[in-house]
Amino acid sequence: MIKEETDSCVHPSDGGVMAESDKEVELDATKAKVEKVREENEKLKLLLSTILTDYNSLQMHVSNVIRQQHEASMELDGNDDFGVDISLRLGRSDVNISKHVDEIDKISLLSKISDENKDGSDKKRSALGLGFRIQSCEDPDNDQDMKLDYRSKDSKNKNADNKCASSRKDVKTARKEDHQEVLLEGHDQQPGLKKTRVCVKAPCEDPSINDGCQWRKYGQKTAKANPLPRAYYRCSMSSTCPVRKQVQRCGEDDTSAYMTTYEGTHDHPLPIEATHMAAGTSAAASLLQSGSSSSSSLSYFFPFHHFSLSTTNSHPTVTLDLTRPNYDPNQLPNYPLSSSSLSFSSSSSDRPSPSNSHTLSFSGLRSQASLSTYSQMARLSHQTKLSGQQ
DNA sequence: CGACTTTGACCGGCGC
DNA sequence: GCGCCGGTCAAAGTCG
Repeated sequence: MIKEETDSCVHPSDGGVMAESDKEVELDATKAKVEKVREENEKLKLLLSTILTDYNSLQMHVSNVIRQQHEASMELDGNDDFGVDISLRLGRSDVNISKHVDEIDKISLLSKISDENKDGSDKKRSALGLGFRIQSCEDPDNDQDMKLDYRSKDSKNKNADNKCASSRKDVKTARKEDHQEVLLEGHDQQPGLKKTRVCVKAPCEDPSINDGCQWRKYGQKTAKANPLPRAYYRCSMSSTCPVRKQVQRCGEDDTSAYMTTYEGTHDHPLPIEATHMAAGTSAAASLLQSGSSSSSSLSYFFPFHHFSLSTTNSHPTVTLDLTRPNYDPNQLPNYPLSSSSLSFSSSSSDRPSPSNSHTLSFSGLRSQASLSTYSQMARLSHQTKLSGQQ
């Protein structure tokens, strides 16, 4: 756009007759325009950052509402089909831009409401993690107690580890007991079932999608069922965090999808860019815990993607397939949500991913946004650009 | 030098 | 009881 304007100012036929002062004036004008565009870009960045914050606040709120609805329905008649009302309102498999903008407006309104209880919401946000922590988030005091309780147990086990450091077997036993205590502590864990797992299948070139957390690799194995190696990571944001994830390539070529399996609950505050995935996976885990066959509430957290619920090998598992966008491309003709529009990078080293034709101008947010949030921001940004051109 | 990755060994669960 | 297999550990190596 600016380039065209600049080109239009050049008059080769003049043969360099144009006065030097005129050129300087036009150069200054162009610089001013560039500066103006830059300022607008900054404003857009700020706006998107605010929307992202509001969006995450709403997710916390919705998660709590879903759970409270479920508890209420269980108390009333034991009906297990929870969250139907909410998911009918919030779940979307077909995307319409105008509806989406309306939704964002609602999000802003609701986030203002949630800001009125900011003390509580901050605690809720900081306590959210993968798995079932959301179950304990309703009462901040309880949550606080549980966290303290967990840490005290952990420190006890650390002492036990120190005492028994001479025996590796004893250390392992102590860790196993700790694991079992955590399972028992989670009263919602069904007997006979292992921890809920959340699988995310994502198309990317790097096995570590930027999910907002820091991970440390502690092992790699080649499973018999799949000749491709499976890598094991644990959360390194807290030395006591029990969350682990497995990453395995789905295809032979390097550019194929990766399957990431999350297991466990973070025992520390998460960065804001990690809360969206955490909220979605928490909702998924809650669905599995409830035994509900309705997965429509998940479409709120992952509105553009396929997901499925299953129980394999005693592990209740939610599989989110980011390789299969769940939307009607005809409704979004100018901004396809393909893998090329998503940003993936190593969470440990934050290596930049290769740029592509769909790269947006707010790179600072781009590198931090979680998958679905990013795709929604992309839509908003595109619409903003379109309206700006008109 | 600390943080992280690699990799062979080890352990426990599970099926036969 | 035995062997297979997935998951974890920890020493050694690598990197910034």
